[in-house]
Amino acid sequence: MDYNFIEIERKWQQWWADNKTYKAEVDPSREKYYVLDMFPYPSGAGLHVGHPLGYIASDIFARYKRLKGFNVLHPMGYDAFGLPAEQYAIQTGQHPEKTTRENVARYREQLDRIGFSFDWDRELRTSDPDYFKWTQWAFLKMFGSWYDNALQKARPIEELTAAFEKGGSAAVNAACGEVRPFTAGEWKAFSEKEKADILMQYRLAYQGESTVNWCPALGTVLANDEVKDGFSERGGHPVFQKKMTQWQLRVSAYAARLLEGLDRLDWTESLKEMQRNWIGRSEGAEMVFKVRCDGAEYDMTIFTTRADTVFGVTFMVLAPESEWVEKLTASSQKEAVEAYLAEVKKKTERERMAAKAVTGVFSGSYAVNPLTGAEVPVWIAEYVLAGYGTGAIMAVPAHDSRDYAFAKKFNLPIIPLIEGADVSTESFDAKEGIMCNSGFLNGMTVRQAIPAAIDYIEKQGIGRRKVNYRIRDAIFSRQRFWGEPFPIYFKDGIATPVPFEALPLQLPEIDQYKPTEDGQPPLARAKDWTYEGYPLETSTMPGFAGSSAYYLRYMDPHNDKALVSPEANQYWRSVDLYVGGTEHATGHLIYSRFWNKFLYDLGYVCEDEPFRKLINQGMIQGRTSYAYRITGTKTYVSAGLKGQYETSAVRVPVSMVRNDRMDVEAFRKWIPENADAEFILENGEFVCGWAIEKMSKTFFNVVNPDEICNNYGADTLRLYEMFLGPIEQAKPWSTDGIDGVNRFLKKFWRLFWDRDTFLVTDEAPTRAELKALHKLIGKEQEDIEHFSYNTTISAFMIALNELQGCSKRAVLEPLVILLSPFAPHMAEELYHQLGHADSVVWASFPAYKAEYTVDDSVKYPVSFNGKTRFVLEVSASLTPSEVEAAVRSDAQTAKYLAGGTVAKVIVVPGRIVNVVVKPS
RNA sequence: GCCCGGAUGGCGGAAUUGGUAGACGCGCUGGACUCAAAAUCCAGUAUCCCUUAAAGAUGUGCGGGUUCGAUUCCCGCUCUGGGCACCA
Repeated sequence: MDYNFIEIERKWQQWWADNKTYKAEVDPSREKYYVLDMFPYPSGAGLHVGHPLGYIASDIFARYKRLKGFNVLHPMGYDAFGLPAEQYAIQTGQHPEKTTRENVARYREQLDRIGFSFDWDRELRTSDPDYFKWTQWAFLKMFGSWYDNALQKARPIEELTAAFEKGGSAAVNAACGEVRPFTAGEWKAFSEKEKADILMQYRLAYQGESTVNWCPALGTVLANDEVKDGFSERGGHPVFQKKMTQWQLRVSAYAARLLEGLDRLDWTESLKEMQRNWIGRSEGAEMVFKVRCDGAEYDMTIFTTRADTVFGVTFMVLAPESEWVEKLTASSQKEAVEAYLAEVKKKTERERMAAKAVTGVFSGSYAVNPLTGAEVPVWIAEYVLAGYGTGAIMAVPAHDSRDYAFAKKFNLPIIPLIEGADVSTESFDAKEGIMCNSGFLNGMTVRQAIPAAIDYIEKQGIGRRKVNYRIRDAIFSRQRFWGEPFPIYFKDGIATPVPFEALPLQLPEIDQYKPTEDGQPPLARAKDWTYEGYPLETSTMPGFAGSSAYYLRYMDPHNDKALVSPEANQYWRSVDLYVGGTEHATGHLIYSRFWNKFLYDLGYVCEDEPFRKLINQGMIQGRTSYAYRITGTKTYVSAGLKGQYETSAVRVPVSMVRNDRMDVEAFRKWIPENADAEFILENGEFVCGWAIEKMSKTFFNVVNPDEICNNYGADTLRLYEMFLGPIEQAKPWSTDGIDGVNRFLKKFWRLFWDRDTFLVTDEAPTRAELKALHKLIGKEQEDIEHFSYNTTISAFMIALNELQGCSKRAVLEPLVILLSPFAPHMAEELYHQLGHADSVVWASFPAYKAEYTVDDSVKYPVSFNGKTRFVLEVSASLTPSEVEAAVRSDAQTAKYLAGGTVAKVIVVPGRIVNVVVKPS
């Protein structure tokens, strides 16, 4: 019988589906293990060879854990709401639901071919009403909650109103927006609308005005993590800053917990570091400066991490968007300020970042330094951000490079505060040195001066310690069609939740998917987008809404009473292993943690962190081929000759290129424009240049996994992708070497079959054969736990060489089980041929037993400090006492022990033994 | 600018965390089988000196250091990948 992978793979994929082999159920008698992949967005391009990398890695782990006796939950689904389907809908008029359904079908087909052990009964799609009902539910829960800073947890909004009735705004310490203090009596006297406006400032999901990233090309706002270098992540369109009223999630309330929780997670340091930077904790102080403008006086609060430098403040700066700008613009400067603000508004986010030019305008008002009493001017400048701290700063040009640049440009004084610091050409930013020119701080080091200054300020009642976080609240509305509708309607201008019983609130029918002519979101086109006669919210939720709690829904996907039942949640708890890319570090992985912590606060889930261990798979890049066109002509020149011409590079589909040689005829036929192209060849061939780029449809460098499945089989694809190198590493796709793993599988097969002869016997294995087997068992166990799959496969190849011609059942049966996580189809086939009727999934991972022989010799005898040290090579794990016995019984090694005692034995399992002998 | 990570043969990558560097695979060279090819199997394959071998020397980006012993630890560089970027 030959190894016919096409037949074998089809047969077992069908069998697994028919028997629901991978179905998982709550079973308190068994220990659970939850392995999750980041679910894909089903794009029109289908899967490419990069997608399965992480899926294969997690599948191997899931299968391994099953062999180890765990009850494994390993689900899959689709992140089905999103921009591409909507853009396609705008162009073609096709409903995004239809596009999505077709793409999902194709993804499923491709996934099925690779032999994943997903429990498809738990499949979910974020665009499915039965699913997004719970996204809407969670939103309403956030809308109905506030964050208690004292208890550090979310609480129902009813408890807040109760507190207001008793003690007014002073009764709570809450995470909130700008609120004017009020008494209990005032609260009771407020109108419904006034109360609603105040509560809105406290809700965890709230509607508020803020400066947002507005992308005119997409016609929507974007979250910070969806903007890269001033352009939208999807589509690369320019982004502007704009003040708008939007739904937001008060993620900032959880900043401290999001930061602190990282310490308990088994994630890579680099990923945790990214989140730490994103959360951006900084310790400092808030300080009040008196400011005067046109005779009026105000108290203005600023934030600084360098309270020690107050004596060097020579001016103050406001962000252009700051609320203080209006109050502090003196009538004399009104025109200049307005002109400046208009200038700033016109710039895109990109221009604002790129232009390193220092800009600003004097407001005409002055502030008083609370420590020196000196009057300093107040300026308005772009380099101060409205969203951080209080949107206003004290400027110390001597010790802050940005303030320094500003002072130089506008000729403002610079007062050095650190002994010996030369500030004639640049500022001295380092937090070191001895203070001077600083009154009571003189003589202290900077490290001493910072707390001393804050202590003093607190005592004087002009400021207080304060921890600031960089993380902003997440903008939660999108002016789009293809997303979850908000279950909110406006009753007399008051945002009111649609009752839970009315959920899911489904998307309405509309005739076109683009925004209305007057700039309203697409939902405004719907005929009757109302609830009980009142208008419904017309924006929809962003992409991350649906992916924030999907891992919880997998635990109990068909429950129509709750997101997840307490029983299912208590059992599956949280994700034990999560596999996905780093690109979600500051998006999905922050939002999910926030969402989960919120549900935890309200008692809906039992773990406060969703993903215990996380592995980042590296991207598989594509190798893009380039042809060089002579500028202004239709003549293309072979890569070796392009230096002789002025050329521009054109991407060529990989399918037309082999070994960097392009099929010229295929290129001519590819697009009509190329039909009359001319080519300058070298040695009769057209050679392409190449570059390693992201694998993408637009780069024509996509390699489809189906191709590999057809030519080599899914098992080879799985083995090969894992053999390429460490999972975390990014690597360009190439099929060099795929023959090697394919050969390995064929060899494996030949242990069982010689043409039509089944070779397996019941003969007892030799000691050497057992040794080879157990070496592999030990290695595989250890490597899989460390996600080092490439070395496991190497170990397999070594074992196979050592076991050549060994067709003994006692060896082959464990071998098949060991192979099953990697090459499940072949393993299943061979396992059944060995006489088993059930799936290899239900087998147990073979027990490891150290098999060793004392056939080893001394490697490095060295004398030093009167001691002898030597190293032995052994074949397997030995205990220190076994080593000593072995050493004594060996004629060669025994002589090193003569006249001494063994002081220390260091054993490295499997190979090296380090023995230290002390003379007695 | 700041914060992480990486650098090992012709290539992808090992080295069990201080113990024979280059496992395993690819590629290449030679051989067996074959009319031939494919497939399969066997041997060789870091560099230098050398006809070859033995033997030797060199060798993990560069320069120092610690150690009996360093790809591994420490100090100083170079290059490179990634993240953040006016965060006061």
